[in-house]
Amino acid sequence: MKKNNIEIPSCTNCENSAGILCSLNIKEKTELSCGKLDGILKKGEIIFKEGNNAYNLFCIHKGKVKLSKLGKDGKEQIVRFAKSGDILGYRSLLSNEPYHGTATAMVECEICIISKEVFQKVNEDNYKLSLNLIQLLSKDLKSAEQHLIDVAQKTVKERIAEALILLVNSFGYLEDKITLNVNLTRSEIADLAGTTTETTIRTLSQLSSDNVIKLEGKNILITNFKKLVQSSNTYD
Amino acid sequence: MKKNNIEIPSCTNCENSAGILCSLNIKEKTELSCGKLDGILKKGEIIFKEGNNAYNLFCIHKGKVKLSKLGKDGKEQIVRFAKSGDILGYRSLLSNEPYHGTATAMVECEICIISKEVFQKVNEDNYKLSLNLIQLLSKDLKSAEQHLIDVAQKTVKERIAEALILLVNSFGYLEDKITLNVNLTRSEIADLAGTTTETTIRTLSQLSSDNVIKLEGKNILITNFKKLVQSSNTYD
DNA sequence: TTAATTAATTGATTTAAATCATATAATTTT
DNA sequence: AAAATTATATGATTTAAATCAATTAATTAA
Repeated sequence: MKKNNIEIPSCTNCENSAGILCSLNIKEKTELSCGKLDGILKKGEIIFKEGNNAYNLFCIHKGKVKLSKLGKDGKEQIVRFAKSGDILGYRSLLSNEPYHGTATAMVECEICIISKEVFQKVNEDNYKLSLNLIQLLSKDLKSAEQHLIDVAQKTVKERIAEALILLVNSFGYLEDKITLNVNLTRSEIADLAGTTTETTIRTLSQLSSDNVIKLEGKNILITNFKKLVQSSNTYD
Repeated sequence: MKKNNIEIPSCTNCENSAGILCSLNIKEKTELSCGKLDGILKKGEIIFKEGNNAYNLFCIHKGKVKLSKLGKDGKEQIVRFAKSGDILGYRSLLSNEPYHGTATAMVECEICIISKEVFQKVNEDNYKLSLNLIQLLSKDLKSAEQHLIDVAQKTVKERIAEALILLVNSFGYLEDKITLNVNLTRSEIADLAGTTTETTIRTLSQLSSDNVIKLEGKNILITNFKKLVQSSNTYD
């Protein structure tokens, strides 16, 4: 990761407010900030790789990240997304395991790097943080299980619709309240929905002719969210 | 759940040794045991149901349990198994959420029921336990993600092979070191592998003619584990 | 012990989606 | 600006697995 001379504030002054580390008090934030490194990554650069030893916690100060795992003959499966305020790598740090997946910057990202030791220390002294981490894991596990069922039981159209909903939930819209605030390639959407690029393209244009979405070059506009939810056959 | 007058010992004298609660000290185990209820369940009985409010932690003193979730039009997806010494329901308790799945006794089970309050108290006072829970969740999340990739990318044969491996890892063999120590119906194996009953039957007999397994009525004998792993196309 | 239910099996048919094959459009790189 | 690379698009074909259909075997209940 390139170490640019960017100006990311200390955790005590971080403008992100929704992240899991934001609940820490000033003393703990100061502790966490101590020795932290900042980095800037270009689109496509890798924060950590599946299987590598885990020495750091990464906190996304600004940006969008995809987490993926490699499957059969190298086919990528996107398992989750992360955005500003989210942390990455904590599972591996707390379980003393290699990173479970590969984290890739989807846009230019500003990342804070916190050492394993500092993170463990703060976590050890703060039951609230442990509980938050348990809840975060619990949430991730829940969606992984849901995703599993979806892939196992739903049609491609339903899964693509669901993938779009996940993107809305993860990254929201542009100012127009209708254009997805993230750009994935067709192939990445396929990797998320567990299908092929060609099928994704066909399915997206089908959703487009059904007036559920609108395709404008790289952008996907969600013109009828309700219909999108219906198309995904989701009931919770 | 029926409350039989069975004789499950206090946590301090529990003969299970591998469970996550076993690392607690005597004081904590006493605390945990305080007010705990014991129950015995017949095969097929439900410990808790997906969506129900979570008031208790369940510890399997003896038995085998499947955790499943409902998918499209009620189709069951088995997400995990639990056996003697394993705990169930902690995720929901710590996140204040309804149970994420349904836990069903696969054989007659002896279960200890610990109240949410007692469990939370013990957890709050014991960083080690929290950390163990984080690691447990982390492990479950890892396998859920792997399972997701498998279902998305592997063939039915590979998935069935993998399902059998999971059964071996979860429940082991009978004394003969070759017969699977658990009996699922073909339809349950299908629910685990994410396929249909018919395809499961066909695939099992295929594995049988390949001399990977042997089918003896309800029993499945793993005659060539190495070949089974190969059939599953797993590489880790 | 027979009847009824549930589970396992096997065959025939259909179908959703993958694969293969090109073509065109859009980025990047030179 | 041209060349090269990468992404998108569409059509034709194949295929793995689901579905449909019917039979047999094994449990469970009456």
